[in-house]
Amino acid sequence: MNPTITKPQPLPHDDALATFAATLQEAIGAVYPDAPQSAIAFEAPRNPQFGDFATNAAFSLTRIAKRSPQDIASALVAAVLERRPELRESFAEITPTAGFINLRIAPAIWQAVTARVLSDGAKFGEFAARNMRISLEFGSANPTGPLVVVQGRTCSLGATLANAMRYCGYDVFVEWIINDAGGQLDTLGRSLYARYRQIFDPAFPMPEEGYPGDYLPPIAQSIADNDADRWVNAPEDEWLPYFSKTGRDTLVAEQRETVQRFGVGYDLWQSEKELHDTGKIKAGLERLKEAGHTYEQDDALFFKATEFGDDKDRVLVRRDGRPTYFANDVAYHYEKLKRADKVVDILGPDHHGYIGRLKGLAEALGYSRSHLDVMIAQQITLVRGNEIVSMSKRAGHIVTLDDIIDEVGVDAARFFFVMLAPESPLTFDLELAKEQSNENPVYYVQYGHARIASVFKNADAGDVEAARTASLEPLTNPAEIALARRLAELPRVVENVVENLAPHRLTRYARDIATDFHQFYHECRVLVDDRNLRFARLGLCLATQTILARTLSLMGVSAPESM
RNA sequence: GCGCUCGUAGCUCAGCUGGAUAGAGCACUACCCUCCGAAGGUAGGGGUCGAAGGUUCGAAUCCUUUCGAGCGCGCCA
Repeated sequence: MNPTITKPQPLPHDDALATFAATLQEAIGAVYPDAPQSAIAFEAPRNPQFGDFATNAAFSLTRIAKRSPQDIASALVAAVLERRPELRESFAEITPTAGFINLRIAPAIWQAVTARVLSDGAKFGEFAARNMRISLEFGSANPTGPLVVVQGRTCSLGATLANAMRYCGYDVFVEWIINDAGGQLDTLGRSLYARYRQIFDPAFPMPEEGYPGDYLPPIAQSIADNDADRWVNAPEDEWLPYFSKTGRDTLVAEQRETVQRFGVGYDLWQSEKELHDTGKIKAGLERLKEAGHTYEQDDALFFKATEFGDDKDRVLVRRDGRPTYFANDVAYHYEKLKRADKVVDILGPDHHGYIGRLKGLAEALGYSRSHLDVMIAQQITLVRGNEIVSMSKRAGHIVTLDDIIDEVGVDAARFFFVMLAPESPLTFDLELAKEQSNENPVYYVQYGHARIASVFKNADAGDVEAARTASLEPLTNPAEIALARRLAELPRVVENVVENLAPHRLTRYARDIATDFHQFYHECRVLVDDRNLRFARLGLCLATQTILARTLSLMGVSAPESM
């Protein structure tokens, strides 16, 4: 994703930083008139002793100022405070250290952010609509079998990303492409037909390269239940279309069920065959032809992919007139590029070599390369403890996404599949995923949420209600401030997830919230006698619960009241 | 051979587009429940960020080279 200029609703600490940045700009202009104007950037220091935010503005002035960064930083801090002494109210510390200017936000500001969480609820931090349409495609599979583990990962990543994009104000359109246009539909039809014939004659052979999985016999059986033996003696040109279509329709329906069960929603299930039937494939090819990016050779139509960085030209239409898989992609991406400001594909590990070709394609179709982003989800190794779970398709014992959900549940599966950076290969430990212990990160996070709910059960109902609007001024303990500060990060974290196509950062954030909460819980008793303090802490708990639940909901993971 | 991705603690991995003493979980060691859920918290040991150069105030991060691992390179989909 390209960084975009839209900002979330500014929060109190954003305002404080903006004021500081503006004042710092003025100070730089006054002290070093020759300095080039450049934006003041803040980052969170790794080490909390340096404060909440730091800017390295002094470093870029060393050349002009001909002084050490530390001297420059000191001079700038003095100048800033002279211009706007009231900044001391927003910042507990403004300290030049080793050339950095370190800032610590005042507790009152964090209290104000927490109050905002309480008033905004689940909508906290959401960006205003930015009138930008994103087409997001993921999961897409051949309609020739059940969804498998890799779709679990692409769907988890994709759905999380879609949620994050919506949070950031994008108009997201989620699509699935059904690969029902190629020769695999014939194979499916023949395999299903063989299963059907086997009902009447167990010795009937499966076709070479057929699909051996145990998901076809039930479909064959239902055909036999409806039609009895009417297809046994039918000619191939009658039974093949019927068995292909029936298999395809049934399997797509099952895939949709699985995806829905997994908590992933789609706006469009696009049939590739339909793109053919409605002339879209042709339109895409025409576009490339008109732009002069094709040529004919050996009676086949080629795309000049080498002109766009690919290592060889690619066939679009075969000698026999049938379009290739890539031609379908040309058409479909042309469609998507036309109707979206941004197109993002999440593909499986076997599509590595494809990414450059697709970007080149976008360019050839008259769009910029950055109009299209491709995210590759690396492969998954299924493991049960120390034992590798075989997923050999050839041997017929495939592990389906439904199997995984049955075994570990939706929450653990969704969390584990997004936990790692997409480009990192994932080892999915089924035993760990269903283990209800401290080794399991899902439970650690959910436990935090349940623990808060438990505090509320022990509190007077009236207190919890009153806490929604109570003064948060009593929150001054470092653990309380650290937690409040963490809650304030949500908008930035989600924005970062979208801009870097990095959904896994959400899981880390969820763990960070849980950690900060557990520390707070250990440090500060919530239900104390002091009424004001009790209300304030209940308010902090409410805010934490809100942010934790929201973060989990972005990932499609539930936030249980008890467990 | 060409291309993509990855090499960070014993293991599994983060590292926010170049920042300060490289982090987390697990495992290991030692602690913490008369009190809101111990599915929790605290402390400790453990690293030449695969290697070598380069860019600059500053590199795990960017560039080049190199070693190692995985994957992809059909008129299959």
